[in-house]
Amino acid sequence: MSSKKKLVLVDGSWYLYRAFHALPELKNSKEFPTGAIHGVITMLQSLYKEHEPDLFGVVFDPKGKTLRDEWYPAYKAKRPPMPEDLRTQVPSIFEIIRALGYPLLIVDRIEADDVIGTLARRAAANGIEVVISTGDKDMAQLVDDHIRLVNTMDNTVLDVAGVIRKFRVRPDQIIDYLTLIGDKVDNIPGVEKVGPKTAVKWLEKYHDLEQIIASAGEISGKVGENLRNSINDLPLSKRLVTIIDEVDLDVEPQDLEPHKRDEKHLLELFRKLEFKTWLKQLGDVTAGDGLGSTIEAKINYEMVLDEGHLDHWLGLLENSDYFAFDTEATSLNYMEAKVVGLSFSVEPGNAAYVPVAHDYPGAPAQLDRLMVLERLRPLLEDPNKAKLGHHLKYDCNILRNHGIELNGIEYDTMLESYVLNSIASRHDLNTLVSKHLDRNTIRYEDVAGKGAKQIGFNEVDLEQATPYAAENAEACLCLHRSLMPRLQETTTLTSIFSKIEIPLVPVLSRIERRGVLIDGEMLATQSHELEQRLNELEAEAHECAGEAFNIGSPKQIQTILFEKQGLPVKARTPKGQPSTGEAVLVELADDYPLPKLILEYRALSKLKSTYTDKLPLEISSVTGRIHTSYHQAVAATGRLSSSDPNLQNIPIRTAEGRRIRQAFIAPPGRVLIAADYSQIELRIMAHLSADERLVEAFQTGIDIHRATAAEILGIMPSTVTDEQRRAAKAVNFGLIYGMSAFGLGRQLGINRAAAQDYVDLYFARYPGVKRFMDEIKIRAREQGFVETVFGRRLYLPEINARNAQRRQYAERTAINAPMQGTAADIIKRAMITVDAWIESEGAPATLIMQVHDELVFEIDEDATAVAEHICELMVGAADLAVPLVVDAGHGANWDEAH
DNA sequence: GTGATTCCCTA
DNA sequence: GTAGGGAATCACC
Repeated sequence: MSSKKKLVLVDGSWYLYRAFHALPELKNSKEFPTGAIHGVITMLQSLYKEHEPDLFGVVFDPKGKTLRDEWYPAYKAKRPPMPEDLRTQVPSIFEIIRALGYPLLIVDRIEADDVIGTLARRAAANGIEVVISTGDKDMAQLVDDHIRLVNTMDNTVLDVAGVIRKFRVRPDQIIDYLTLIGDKVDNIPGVEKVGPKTAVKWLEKYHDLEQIIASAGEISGKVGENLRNSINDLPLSKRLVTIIDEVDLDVEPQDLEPHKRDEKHLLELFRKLEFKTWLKQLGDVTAGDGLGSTIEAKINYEMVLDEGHLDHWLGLLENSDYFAFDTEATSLNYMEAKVVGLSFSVEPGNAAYVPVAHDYPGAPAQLDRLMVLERLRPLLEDPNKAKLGHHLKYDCNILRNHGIELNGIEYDTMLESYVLNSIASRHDLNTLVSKHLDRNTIRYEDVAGKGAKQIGFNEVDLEQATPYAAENAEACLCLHRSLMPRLQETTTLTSIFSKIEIPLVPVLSRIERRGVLIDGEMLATQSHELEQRLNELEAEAHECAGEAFNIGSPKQIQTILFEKQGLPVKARTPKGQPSTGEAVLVELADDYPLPKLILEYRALSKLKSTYTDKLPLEISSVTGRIHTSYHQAVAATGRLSSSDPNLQNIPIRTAEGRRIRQAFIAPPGRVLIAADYSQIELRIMAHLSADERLVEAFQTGIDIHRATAAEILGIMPSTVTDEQRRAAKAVNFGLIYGMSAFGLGRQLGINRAAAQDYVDLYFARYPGVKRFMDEIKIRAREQGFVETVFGRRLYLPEINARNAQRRQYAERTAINAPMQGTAADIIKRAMITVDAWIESEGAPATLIMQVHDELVFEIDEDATAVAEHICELMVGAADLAVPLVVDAGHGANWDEAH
């Protein structure tokens, strides 16, 4: 541990705008906006907690003119004034920061950047470690061995190496770099047509601005001319972008010691603003459910080792409206794991852990597992006894290994978090507790270690296991009490949660545990055949290249193709290397032999490594079948995802690939049914846009791509050629993905203008679709999120981003998410209904897979009539302005069922 | 071992 | 142009 003092400086003005634009708008009951206050304070507190600095300063820009305005009247003249809804929040933010005891700095006529620069340099000179929290790239010029930047939004850290990685220039070159590029928004001129790429190129060659100017004569082309024309402006630009690190301040870094928070003042402020959670944390009894004093004060985690103690807790569980519980088990593999212990909580601060199978040497005697589970069985299986947990699908699966069917799954904090905010990067308990409850929990790694040294929970010492496990149940309970009220503020979100996500949990559990039957022998044979073909291809490729190389390494392929053989570079990777991707190789394959060999090698080796080699290894020794995991809180749009193995990306497009599907088989006496929604996303587009022609096309039931081709070309559907239909299909897909003429052109292999013509024609014929796309973008901008037909939300923090690329990406998501998300809602509803029907009727069918718009069932071979009813239930899963259509087929294997 | 990069499989 | 998972390679710890 270094004994160096640490100073954290916060770019408060950046926080302000970031919180205002990136976070959903909040208002208290008096319609006073509070989103930015909440956001800024949250960000500050988590920053403070993470760094625990010795010195801390929060710096804001002053009101009114600054030094730079005096030098250059046009400076920042294009910046719009601060939005009214943000301006009104600023005084409260200042007040809370002061009450929290954080030193607040606003210096007349001096911008925050300059205050930060000055303090940072002085601190660094005094041997203090400096961290600046900002997202402003201009600050990169301050970075040195003692000063680094952190961006709290994405948690990136920029030290010297980080700056070089991100900008491709050293921190001491950043000023010159910014000078050359200029800044349109702030009216800093720069050199016309010079962006990051050119600036980096020049700085690499000439090292600094002075030498670039000195060599301006030798730079050719339009940019050279622009440079020569700008030479007179550059000194001013440079002065404007340079952070002044020696302004007069009446404060020194050493003065920035945080002081004690003024809890009385905070209480007052939080009451006024109605920040209930924070009030509770301050121990305010008027805030809510009478929690009273702080939680930390009376935490009680009990280890249950005798039957009397267990009886006591069973009584508590029986007498509660609902209880939180958590299962500790031997493994993450839900088919193999056995229960090691269970923990319970019915009120904050109190929890118990009942160990039943800790078996390390010297472990205390524990209650018998079978006995404990039998005592719990009536409670766990009772559908009317409400249960709360975190990721209960796992607990449900584990308990099933002991013959217990978990019923009454009512609340799940992982799903509560997911429905509230599907774009949060993680929904694990530790992350959520520290995010929402301002407390930290023991992590699994803390008690069981990590990596190769990790031990099973059965080997964890009870003295460590008890607080960990008990806390899991107790923290889950507290989290639920914080999240559920927020969910209940919005009826559509409550409905997504309790009508879709929660009922889906037992359905997914059944699908996972049932598994899929795979013909391992068939895959082994295919692996063997692929192996031989791959060896041949590799030998041919080496011969063709004239040397041996690793055909699996894109880097080596790049060297051989573009350096040794001098083939033309068609595209580059985001990092600037010549791409060896499929599209490039396809193009080159017409004229050269090697790319063609590599393409075939890649296609076959993908099949082998990902599928024919891997899938047989996933066959469970317990059931002889494959058991995937479906993740319910991963995809931002509401879709499921699948892993270990992923059964949602099994090949279908090529004949070779389809052979893998032939190994997905039905057991003797049964067949597979594949039922998929036809064009579900386009149908949803028709519903959402209410476009007359699109709705009519689906109502008459004609081939939609043919209809689109006929519409945009103004011809009869019967005269549409295959090529015209293919183009129309690409347009329809583009539509779903938030279409740009650029992307469409690339897909169709035509130029951008021609692609734009298609787009224009399309929108002329389907004006409702155009209107929908424009309106959804506006709504996204206004409310910060988009919704599915059923009200599932997807937040788009970057919909108002300054950076055009990020903003446009958010706009495409705004268009795509309602369609993709509604489709996800619909198939989830169908899964719940179909499962309920099968379970209640005892129908001879089992749901075994979901692939986004397709459900796969195993059914008795003499019962194909149930397939019809299944399709009816799927069709009835939503009532849209256009009919839903389900295509179903059956066969001995998955390939045949299509 | 871990993480970034590149490529490729699905809807 | 949307949403995912995963393999292989390679640089780094």
